Order: sequence, then structure tokens, then C-alpha cells
Amino acid sequence: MDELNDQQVQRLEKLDTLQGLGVSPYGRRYEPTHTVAEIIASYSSKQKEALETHHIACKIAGRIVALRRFGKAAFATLQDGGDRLQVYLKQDVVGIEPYTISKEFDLGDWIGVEGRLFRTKTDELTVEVKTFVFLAKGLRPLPEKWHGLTDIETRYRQRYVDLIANPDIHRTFRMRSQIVSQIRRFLTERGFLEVETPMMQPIPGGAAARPFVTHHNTLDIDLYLRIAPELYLKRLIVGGLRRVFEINRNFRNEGISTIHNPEFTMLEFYQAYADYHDLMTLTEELFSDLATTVCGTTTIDYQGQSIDLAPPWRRMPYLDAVVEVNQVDPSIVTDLEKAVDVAKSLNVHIEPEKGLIPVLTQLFEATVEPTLIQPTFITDFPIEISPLARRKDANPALTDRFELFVGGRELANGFSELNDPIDQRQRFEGQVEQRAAGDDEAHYLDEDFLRALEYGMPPTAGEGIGIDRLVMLLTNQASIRDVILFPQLRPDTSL
RNA sequence: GGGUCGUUAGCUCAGCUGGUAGAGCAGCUGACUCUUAAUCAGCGGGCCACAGGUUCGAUCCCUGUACGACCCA
Repeated sequence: MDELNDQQVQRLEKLDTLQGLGVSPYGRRYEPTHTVAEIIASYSSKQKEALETHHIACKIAGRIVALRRFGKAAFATLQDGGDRLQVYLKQDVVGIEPYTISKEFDLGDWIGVEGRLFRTKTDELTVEVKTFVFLAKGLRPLPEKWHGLTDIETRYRQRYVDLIANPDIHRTFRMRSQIVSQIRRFLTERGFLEVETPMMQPIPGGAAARPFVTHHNTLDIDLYLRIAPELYLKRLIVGGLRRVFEINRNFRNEGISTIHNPEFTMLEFYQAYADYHDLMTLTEELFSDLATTVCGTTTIDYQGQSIDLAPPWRRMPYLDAVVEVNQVDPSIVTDLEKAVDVAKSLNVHIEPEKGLIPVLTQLFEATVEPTLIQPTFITDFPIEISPLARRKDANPALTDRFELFVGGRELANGFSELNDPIDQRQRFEGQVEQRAAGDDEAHYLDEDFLRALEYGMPPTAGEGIGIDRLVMLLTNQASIRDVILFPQLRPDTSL
């Protein structure tokens, strides 16, 4: 523990003072009649006179975040769930003894107050306190009232302080909750069943990523935190659950950035008898529904750019996009040398020894992705980077797959599922070779998943949507850490 | 992994060419019964992230470490 600073010492002394006065600084059950949000919703339009005649009694609880004393009277601002309301203490009203006790109030204390609503001279809605009680004494000083807490590291490490000092961020996390609820409603209404599949998997599958490893002692086996639920959800389709979805955490053992957190929330959903075109349409509906519900409009601002989420969205095949955006000869998509030349001329860092498709992928990421500001479906990904997707009938080198980009970022990935167990086995075997060749993100062969496919999986389309990035978009946040309450950081060495 | 920047009072930040630390808010004492960044008077508060080095002398220059941010891979 840190050494106590002077303010902590003073607060501990106040704790003693209160106990000496027979006042418990830590309260018990308290039953407010209103939240501050409810008071504001119900009475912010009520005029001074109406409040005087109707004598509205209320009992509220909150944290003292501002305090202005005047000798025998005082104003305090209580914060409750990110909303603030002023309360007024007057010695004449609360009585001399209680008023003396109230002199021990500090910024940061939780109190409950009971009184009547009125408006001050300056017309501010205020509770005139008749009685009050300490709910919890704060033993540490709060950040400054004007600038709040701006130190990013402290904001993430001590999110509780961030929530106290910067009540605006309550809004972001409330919106996050609304988004997730609305997704559940949207999918449930369309006949999707919410399911939960293993987070701890013996074979981590469904994505190209490095997993976290853990160990089960009794079984004495290593297990992997899942990198995707995909293979389990498809097993459910095999079992006859026609439409399923899961919203839950995935874990990927890779770097941390403004768009990557090692654990992140993913929506995956699977619809039997559908194809990837159906899912693109469904995604357009979902996003415009969410924007309307949560933001009130389909035209949203993201980091200074206006983004129109109203359908329909642009659709463009992957390889065409690389050619078009860079305005280069279409032969680059079949000719490694030409692709390498183009990448070099554009100053794109590539690894030619990995082959044509990786070079094109690096070219795509560097040159195409940043241009995809308005919602765009990139379709028809090469089979090499789509080991779980169905081949295109017209071109078996490509797949019936799309990725959705908005604001220059990948938000969703969907495809018609590969349901041919023999083709799937070959694809897995290709992945195993790549792993042997040193690609530690290559997929593992999952024998039980193949067995499931051998029982027969109906034609199915499946999609994953990164919830954190979606929330970033709809709440206009630049960093994934601002939409995750406790983002991953290195351990605090000062504790 | 590489580069750049940052770390000074509880919080937000200054700190000159190297001469041993400042402000505002918060806190404490006093005044004040409608303030809202309340006001007025007075007072206290620092391992200058950490460890080395250079120097008569280091918050400042150099090296390393820790943590963070951004960019690149």
C-alpha cells in the first residue's frame, strides 16, 4: 500500500470524529424513492411555483462530487449513476446537531438524503434536505472537479475513478449494453436461439490466431481459451438447431492496440439453408436497426467522418478491390512477381516468400482497408485464407464469403459454410502443413468437427461480428480500450 | 519487436542555459443561511517514476529499467 498522503490522514481522522459523534460512516440498506435520473426525467420541466405548491418529497442516494459551504448552509452535488442533482442543507431545516455532523462531509462520500424538491434563485432543481445519512465515507481524495481525471493509464487501471470523475463515460457503457440487448432482441425475433458453447477447448478452432493455454488439473490436460466458437456452433447446426447465435468472449494471444484487446466480445450466428448473400442483407438490417435504436439515426459521425449506415451498402470482390483502388494491372492477382513489384512501388511492406495470396492480403490491408470508410462488403475471398468457407460454384479458387468494413476497419466476417466433409478435411490438412511449415496461426485439424460434418450439415451461412469494434463505431470512440471497462494492461508495478 | 513522446503535490499542469520546486483545483483553519469552477483571509502538502553515470552541483544532460500513449512492423 502507498504511504498515506495528508488528505487520507485527514479523512481517517474524520472517520474517528464521526464515530465519536455516534454516527456510523458506513450505512446499511437504503431505499431511495427515486434515482437522480428519474427525478430529472420527471421534474426538470416543472416550474418553481408548481414545485412549491405540490411539495414533492423524495429520497435519493449518491456520491458527493461537489460541495459549497456557507457557514450555516451548504450546497452539495450528488452523483448517482452518472447523473447529478444538487442538494441544499440548511441548519434551520436539518437541525443544529445534524448540521454539525454534515461538516464532516468530504468529496467522494456516499450519502442518502430525504427532503423536498424546489428550485433555487437561479432556478436549479434542488433537494432541500430534511434528513441525511452517511452511506459510505470516502477515504481517498477525488480527482479535480474541472479537468477531471485525464491520465489515460489511471483511467483504465482505476476505471472506478474514471466513472466517478468523468460521468460522460457512463453513457458509452450504457450504449454498449443497449447495443448488445438490441442484438439479442433482433436475432431472437428472427428465430435465432441463443446458446453457449465451450470457452475452454481441447482444440482451438474457427479462426487463424494464437490461443492462450491453460491446464485442467483433474483431467490433467491442456485446454485452450477459445479463439472462436465457430466449430461448436456448426456442430449445433448439424444437430438440427436451425438458427443459433452466441455473444461471448474470444481470446487471442496477440498484440494489444487501439483495435485489439486479448479478450474481446464476438457475436457469431448461423442460419441453416441460407447463404452469404442472405447474411449481407441481414447485416445491413441489423446495423441500421442498431444505429436507429441506439443513436437515433443511420447517419453517424465517427471521428470526424460522416458514415451512412442506411442500406444498401457497396459490395466489391476482394481481388477487384485490390486492383481498382491501386489502379493497377489485373494480372497482379495471378502473378506473384507483378504483385511484388506493385507492392514495392507503393511502398507496402510484404513477405514475397510466403506466396501470392499473402502478398495480395498485405496489399489489401495496406491500400484498400483504409479507404473503406462507408460500409462496404468485400466479397469472394481466396480459398487459401478461407479454410472454412464454401467454394464459389463459378470459381473454386474463391469462396462465398464477405467481410464488412466500416470506418476503414473490419467489423464482420461471414460466409456460406463449407459443409462437404471431404473438402473440409483437405483444407484442414493444408492448414496442418502450413503449421508444420512454421505458421503458428494455421488452423488445427479437428477430427470431431469432421465427424460431425460427416453426419451431414445442411447448407448454412454463418457470420461473426466484433462487438467491441461495433460499439466503437456507434459510440464514436477511437480506442477499443474506451469501450471495454477493464482493458488489458501490464500489472500495476506501483501496488 | 522498432521508433517517437510522456511520467513533477490527491488531481490538472508550469518549471528558462544545470544552481536543489511552483500554480490552479482539492485539503486544513477562520468568516459567510440561494451557491454552482462560490467568495475572502491565512496555512500545510514533493523519493521530481526507478537505478546508475557525468558534474562542485542534476527535475533538467547521458545510459539503463518500469509503466503508458501514438506510429510502424
